[in-house]
Amino acid sequence: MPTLSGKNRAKTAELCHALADETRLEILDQLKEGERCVCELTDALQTGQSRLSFHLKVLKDASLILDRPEGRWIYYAINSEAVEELEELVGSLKATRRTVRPSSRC
Amino acid sequence: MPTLSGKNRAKTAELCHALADETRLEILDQLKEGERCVCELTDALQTGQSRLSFHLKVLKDASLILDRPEGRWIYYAINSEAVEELEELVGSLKATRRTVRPSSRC
DNA sequence: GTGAATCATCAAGAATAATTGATCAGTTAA
DNA sequence: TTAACTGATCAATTATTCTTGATGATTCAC
Repeated sequence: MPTLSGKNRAKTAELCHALADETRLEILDQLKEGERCVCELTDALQTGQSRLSFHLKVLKDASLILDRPEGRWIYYAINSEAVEELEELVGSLKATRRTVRPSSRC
Repeated sequence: MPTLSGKNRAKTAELCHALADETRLEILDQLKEGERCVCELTDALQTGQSRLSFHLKVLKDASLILDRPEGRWIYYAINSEAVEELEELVGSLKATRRTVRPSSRC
């Protein structure tokens, strides 16, 4: 059971921050169907290109998506490994003991 | 396989936002050991009371923690149900198909 | 009651993040 | 080579979040 300290904590915070935005979640929802280039996403989400680019960067910096340049396009895809990593980190937050009284008192 | 649309999207964003902060992750890490009152957390995290209270409120609003007033203390504890819910929501982001080409072109 | 302790809330300021429009770089078609 | 297209990046503005110190409400010991 990994404790959420140090590096894991920073990693979890970064991954969660990337998911803490509805636009980015919508992007990921699109990418669930398969990879997409930016202009496809612009169409799908009905939003401006630079705004989309900003959010893609946040997701990419968190390693939640991967990019694959092809000619004039750049295809983005979900990085399932990162999603699984976050799934585990979140899972590690579940309480280990239920009704233990704390050791130190106020 | 729940799609991350509408209400789920807002819920996921809220839960993730609550976890997108190292202080709040540290709080949860403490609560993993069992419930704690605010002054115990203040000691453990070595930080100001109002700052802690702020972060506890964020976690509580996201329903990630539960509070149990007892006399002059308020004990906080992890809400494992909410953690599990988020775990599932995050899991639902994993790509369903791997190498499908998108239907629409630019 | 009075006073101390616990914790929430408020207001003001500081720090981060998001949006917008513009510009820039690379690629391809004519 | 020029022009159009895709997408990143920048600067400026706006919006949101976080921190801090002060104040308030409630509980308990005296």
